[in-house]
Amino acid sequence: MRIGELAAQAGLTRDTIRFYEKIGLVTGRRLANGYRDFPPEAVPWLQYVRTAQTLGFSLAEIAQTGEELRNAPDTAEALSALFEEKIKLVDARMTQLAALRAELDARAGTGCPLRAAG
Amino acid sequence: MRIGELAAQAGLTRDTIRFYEKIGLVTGRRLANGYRDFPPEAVPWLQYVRTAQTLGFSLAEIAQTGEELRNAPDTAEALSALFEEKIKLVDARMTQLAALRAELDARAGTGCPLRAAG
DNA sequence: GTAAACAGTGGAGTACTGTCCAAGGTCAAG
DNA sequence: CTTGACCTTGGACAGTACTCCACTGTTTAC
Repeated sequence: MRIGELAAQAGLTRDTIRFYEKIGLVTGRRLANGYRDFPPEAVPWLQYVRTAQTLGFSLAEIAQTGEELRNAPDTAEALSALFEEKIKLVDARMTQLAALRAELDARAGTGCPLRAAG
Repeated sequence: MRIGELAAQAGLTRDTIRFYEKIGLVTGRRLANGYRDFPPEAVPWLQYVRTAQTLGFSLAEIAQTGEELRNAPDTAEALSALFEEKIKLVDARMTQLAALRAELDARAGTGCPLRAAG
């Protein structure tokens, strides 16, 4: 798949994908004419990138996950361990969110401002 | 409270607080000598800022919340409505996180990689 | 009265995450 | 064989969120 099609399917611009390639977030081979050629799996990967990114993970962190996935010994256990680790991060973030929500909720009930905000 | 004490209590640097003041994220009056003077409420407010920020809200968004809080008619209902709105945002984010978690969880069980990541 | 610790300003610099542009190469259609 | 859509590179620019610096003024402690 060439860069334009990948961009369309992933909902990104070509420039963004070139930028992602530069920082190692996606990789692809080159055709004889110099054009980039991406595997179809790049589409769900970039969608995952988008999701993880909006949830507060930096591109560097996400790229590292990709790295680890590529380098992991190809056993189910190794991959599972990697995912468990990410799940812990997600759980921690959810806990934080729950705390914020509780704080907001308490104040919504009382009408108490965030102590004269700003 | 002067800037150094606020910085210490909020866990920020003086430069960061000056930057926050510049963008309207905190406000304070000035003493006769030109020093900034912050109210004690600035401490929990900055802690809230930190929390909201790690959850993916930009400083501009957070500053706007502060603005709205200051400008809201001083009724419990107005404040509650504002908090309810924030709670909806938080809930949406938690839903996304749960989806990501489920995806990771499913793959952790099968050992299936994120489709040849990177 | 002097040194240290604190405060002020303005401006430069950094890291991250893109976004845009110019100049040019490739390819398919008419 | 030209036109248009696609691709390449390199580099400039932008917005966010700081961070550091030099230089200067103020307050506190000895």
